[in-house]
Amino acid sequence: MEARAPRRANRSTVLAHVLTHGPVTRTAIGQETDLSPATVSRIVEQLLDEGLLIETDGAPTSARGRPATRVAIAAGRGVVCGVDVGGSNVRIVVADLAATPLVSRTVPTPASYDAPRLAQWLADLIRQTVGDNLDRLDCVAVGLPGAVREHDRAVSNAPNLPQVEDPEFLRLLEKRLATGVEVDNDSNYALLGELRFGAARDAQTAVMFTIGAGLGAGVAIDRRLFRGRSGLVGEFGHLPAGPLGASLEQIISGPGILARARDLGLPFDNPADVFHSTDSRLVPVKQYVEQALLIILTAAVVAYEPEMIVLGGGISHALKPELGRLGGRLREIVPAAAATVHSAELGDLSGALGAVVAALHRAYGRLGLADLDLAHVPQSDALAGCDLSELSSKAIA
Amino acid sequence: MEARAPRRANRSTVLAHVLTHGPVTRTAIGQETDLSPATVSRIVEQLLDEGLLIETDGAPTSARGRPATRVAIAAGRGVVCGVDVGGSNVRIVVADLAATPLVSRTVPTPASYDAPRLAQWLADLIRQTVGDNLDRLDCVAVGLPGAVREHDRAVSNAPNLPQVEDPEFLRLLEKRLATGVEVDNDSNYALLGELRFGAARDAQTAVMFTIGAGLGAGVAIDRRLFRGRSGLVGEFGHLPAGPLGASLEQIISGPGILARARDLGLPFDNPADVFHSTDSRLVPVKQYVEQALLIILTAAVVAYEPEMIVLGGGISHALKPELGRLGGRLREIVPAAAATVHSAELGDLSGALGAVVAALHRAYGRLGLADLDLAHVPQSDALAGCDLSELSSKAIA
DNA sequence: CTATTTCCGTTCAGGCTGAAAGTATTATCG
DNA sequence: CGATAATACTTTCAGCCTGAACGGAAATAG
Repeated sequence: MEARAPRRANRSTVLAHVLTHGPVTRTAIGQETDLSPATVSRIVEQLLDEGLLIETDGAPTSARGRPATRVAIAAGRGVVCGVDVGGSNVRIVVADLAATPLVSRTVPTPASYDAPRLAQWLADLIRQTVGDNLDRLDCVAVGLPGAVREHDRAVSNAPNLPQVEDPEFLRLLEKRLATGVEVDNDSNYALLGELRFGAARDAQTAVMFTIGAGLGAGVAIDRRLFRGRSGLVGEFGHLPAGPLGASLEQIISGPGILARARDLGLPFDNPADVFHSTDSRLVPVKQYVEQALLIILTAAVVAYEPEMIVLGGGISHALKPELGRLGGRLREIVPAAAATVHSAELGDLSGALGAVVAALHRAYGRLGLADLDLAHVPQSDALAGCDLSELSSKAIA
Repeated sequence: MEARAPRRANRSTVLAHVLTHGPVTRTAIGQETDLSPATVSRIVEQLLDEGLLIETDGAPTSARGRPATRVAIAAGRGVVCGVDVGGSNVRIVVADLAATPLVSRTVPTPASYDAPRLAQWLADLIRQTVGDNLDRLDCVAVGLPGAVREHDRAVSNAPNLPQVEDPEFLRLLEKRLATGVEVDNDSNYALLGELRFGAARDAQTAVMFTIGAGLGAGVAIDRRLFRGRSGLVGEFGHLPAGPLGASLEQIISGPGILARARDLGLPFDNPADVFHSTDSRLVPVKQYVEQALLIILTAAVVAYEPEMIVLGGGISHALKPELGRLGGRLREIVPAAAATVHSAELGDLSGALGAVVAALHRAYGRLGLADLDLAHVPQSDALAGCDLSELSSKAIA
């Protein structure tokens, strides 16, 4: 350990505290981080000099005495962009360094494009959405509907948008954006979004399943994404636990549900309709799906003992009425570790907002924040003033 | 961060390096830890003064120049004791601070004793086994055949030795031993043993299943035990993936296998015999067990993406011939994340040796080692000179 | 207007580190 | 056998960093 290490560590602590607690006085920082006022003052002064923090003078003068001046992150100093590339829609959220959303946008995915064209299209869309802020763009994070391997970012297992498996896609995207691009599985980002701003904001350990065209999963242990080497972690849809060793994903995902209904002579277009229908012939289908889901939820509980399991994706809405019962059956099987089963609070935006979080983490890292201090930033109420539905709807181009 | 923090951190680094690399010169420590020679010298001097390290003068004089003096942990300064309490046998290993086994002993478990009597019996057995070293006893770690909750060490789910669920058991044990006692699930300790000294010594992330009277599991992520809150983690035997929602543990554990063979009119006493038998009528039983095991292995791969899955426990010997084929089927299901499936190298002693590791960690922690530095200590070849089978057999009282 | 309270900057002693210079101990060479 | 080179460690020293204590600034209370 070199001599400058303590300074770096304390700097990271102070910065993290400002990022998680919003505008805050120097004194408060000192008290809540166990740093001496002198140290806090020195570090804050340095951060102010660097332009990373700004003094916000709107301090509510509480008691008598010299009024405290609060400092906050210089939010406008940079912007980040979170992108959720799905099989049917691309969602983009641009936010400032305080995680406040500036622009949001939803566009249908041009699924027919080949890899280079898709990359170019996406890059242009991002540049256009970022608009005037382009010169302040710190980082872009893109969630893809496939597994992303850690060491080389190779994408695999993306049946719904196979183009993105082509390494050219990422290469071209980065080249055309001229910015570092963070990439991860869309379910991981969705979990990251829910973990900071949504249903899992109070959970230390949480699991998210996105049930749609496929079955995606994300896992967070101690508020940190657990990725594994190949990005497979949590994808219990691969379990050969169905009849004849069939995988659970075949049972539980959209196409599987539709196929099973069709077998009964009931053709549906939308898997959610299967659940909304009251046709009694569908009861075994629903039970079948529910049993598969129960195995998956049990696997998640046994694997990680999460406090919270979040369900997202198109089909999760249809499952909402069943959640209470599912939770009950889960508690019967594993009474020792009760996990709350909840649907995604951020709805369709969890992926894009999670990507924003990932991009912010990268940006914060460059500002000197240690990885260990990232677990709770940005502050969980950064979205408090935003109307999510408005953010989601106004944005459709 | 206070002013003395760097010193503590560097001290921990140096101590950890000596513990993982054995006798080593000051210069080597400096090079391999990126500390300056001056700092290493100062810290080593302090550790020598404290008696934690000793100079071992048997330095192999390699080149010309002043010969290096190597330092090593003062192994005889204390001893630790690892205990594996199983349903049928209690195994005890006493080791010094360098993890060299001193005494080992195996005794049948007096399963009929009630909690207080068992505690007293075990305490006396430990004291007797430690013998003359009692005054130097630093820590005792006891592995129990049940789930151990983190925050209050409550034991549950111990059908094979229900007495240990009684809080009195631990209380009396600690009282009579007059030492801090570490407690954990026996499978967790077995994994810890294999992780340091056995099949998983090179793995960062590993899972261990002990297949015997029940199905136990341990999980290590980044060479660190992952316990979860209630000690349930990894127990995929709870998955309701069997027919009619039966749990997999019922299928795969000893009693389940025997029951199934009996259904066919083939009464066995020992589940392992079922696998060794060539009776063709048993083929479906074997297939059934194998399918259940495959689901469990898949769950482990999907949950943690381990490099290594270790199988231990009484029945795992019988499964050895199947391991190759199981590994192959596993790779078919999850080709992206290949995990090696291997049987326990430490055999029946993995639990007790893992308990030794846990006890050492506690002891090392008291010597000033930071948790983060514990991931690779003690050195993995501490057992290199020991004949395991001798250790195991000579010890039966 | 003065006393008090609170916030914040400054000064200072002390711990700690790494670079560099110094000392110790051996092998090799003439 | 002495000089020299090589290697290992120790000592010295400048500098970074922290926390404690002090002092100035800005507001309220009376």
